[in-house]
Amino acid sequence: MPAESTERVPRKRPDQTGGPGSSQPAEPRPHDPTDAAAPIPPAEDGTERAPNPAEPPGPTELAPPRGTGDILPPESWRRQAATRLAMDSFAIAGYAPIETPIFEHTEVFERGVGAGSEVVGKEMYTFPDRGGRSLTLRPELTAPVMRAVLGHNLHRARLPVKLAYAGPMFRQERPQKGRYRQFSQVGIEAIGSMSPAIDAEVIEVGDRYLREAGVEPTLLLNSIGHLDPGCRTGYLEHLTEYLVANQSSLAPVDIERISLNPLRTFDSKESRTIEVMRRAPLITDHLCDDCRSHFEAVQSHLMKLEVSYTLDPHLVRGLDYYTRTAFEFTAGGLGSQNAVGGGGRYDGLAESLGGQHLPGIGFALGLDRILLSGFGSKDQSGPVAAYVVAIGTAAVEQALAIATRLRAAGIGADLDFLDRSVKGQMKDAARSGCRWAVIVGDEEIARNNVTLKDLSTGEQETVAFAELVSRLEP
RNA sequence: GCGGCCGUAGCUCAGUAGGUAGAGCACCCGGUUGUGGUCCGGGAUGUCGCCGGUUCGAGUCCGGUCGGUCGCCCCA
Repeated sequence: MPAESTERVPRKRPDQTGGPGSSQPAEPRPHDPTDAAAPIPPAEDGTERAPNPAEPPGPTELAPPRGTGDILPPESWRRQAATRLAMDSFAIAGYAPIETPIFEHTEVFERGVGAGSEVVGKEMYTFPDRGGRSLTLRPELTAPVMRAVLGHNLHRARLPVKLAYAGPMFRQERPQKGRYRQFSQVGIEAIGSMSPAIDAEVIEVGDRYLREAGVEPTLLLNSIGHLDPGCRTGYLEHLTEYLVANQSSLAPVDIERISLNPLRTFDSKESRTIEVMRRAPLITDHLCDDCRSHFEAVQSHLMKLEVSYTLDPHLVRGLDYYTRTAFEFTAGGLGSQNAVGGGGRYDGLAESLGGQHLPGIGFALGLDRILLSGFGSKDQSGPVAAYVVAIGTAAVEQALAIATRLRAAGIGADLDFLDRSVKGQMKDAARSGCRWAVIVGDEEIARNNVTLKDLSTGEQETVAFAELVSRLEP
């Protein structure tokens, strides 16, 4: 639970190779593109130039790109456990795993997520492929999942289509605590039902997983209606009128939002705006009858499920496709971010993607944030159980075979590969985190047994080789 | 995209008024020719992120650059 240990590994850049300080300028550097044979042409306009002669890009750059990181052990065990726990607890509610491509046609996001959103507007990793098509590294997964459902006619088979996913997403923002350019999400989507009961199920599944994971989430809930003059569309007019009338009291950034996306003024952190928004008309007071009763039904289901929530009429979400139910899970330990995840209903998404009307609801949780927010695991994956210590030529020749036999019986085993002394092997065994040292030498081989040492207590016993597996079984 | 702070050994960090680098932990060897984690003795380690400037001399001052980190915007 020490949140500190969840950090991705800081990237250092060991740029030793061929620095100008290098006393042998002619020293061969096999893959160095800046090698003498191909001098860098000078820039035409002296402005932006030769990055840094001391740090040529390429093989000498051992640091991953900004905002990405290598997940090393032991942190990698925690992540894997968190992901496994998520997929298991989604599966138990009937959500089957789905995998979609890491990149999609850019239109999937432009049309699905919405061109007006921040995500599509300025955070996407978009690039042309060799055929000139515009592709984008996925910034979220709801739109791709809907694309896949429509593309494979999954909704023709059984409704609702219940799917779960886990994997990396990409957004080009300035990294900070809990926010990376490549980050991981786990989530579910329930497609094809308008029932408020499924809204409650989805929310409960997310809430339960977070609690099982050791995160203590706060659930914020709201309904943002649907696009209809009698509902959100009409409300937006009221809101805009109100904002315009109070324009002089708003912060400059928020004045711009009036025309772009008036709902977002509720997200403002400017104290003057917050004061104004306190008296602003609320979406929940302007819902149409259908949306209102849907919202009430969702709440009554949640109460029956004993999922506690806080109504937040100011909660709006960043992606354009949301309708009706909107929710967010927040938690501590996340620095300046406090959202571990969020989701909502998206009844218009399928049509935006060119399909038929197909309602849906889902959520995405930030795995990195779950880890930061105190993910604790009972999962014992990690070091293997036994380390084979070999003494003498005969044993050394057999060590790998002995470890292999243990493994075949389901017992994790490791051994020395550096010709270490007995002492060195014992040390390595301790360092590996194994509980048992299985010591084999000439004496043991002669008597067909092994010396088994419990590294946690230091106690030692002799065990017949035939009994070893059953002795080590948990 | 914008702003603050930071960049010295594998790790955490110290470095005094500019005078050619240090601690703890980790690591290696030995005390124990078949036994780790304790103890004792010994040992190795850095082009002080990079480029350039000031200076007789720069880890230390100045500029640039790259990177990290935290925050803003926004979001997971």
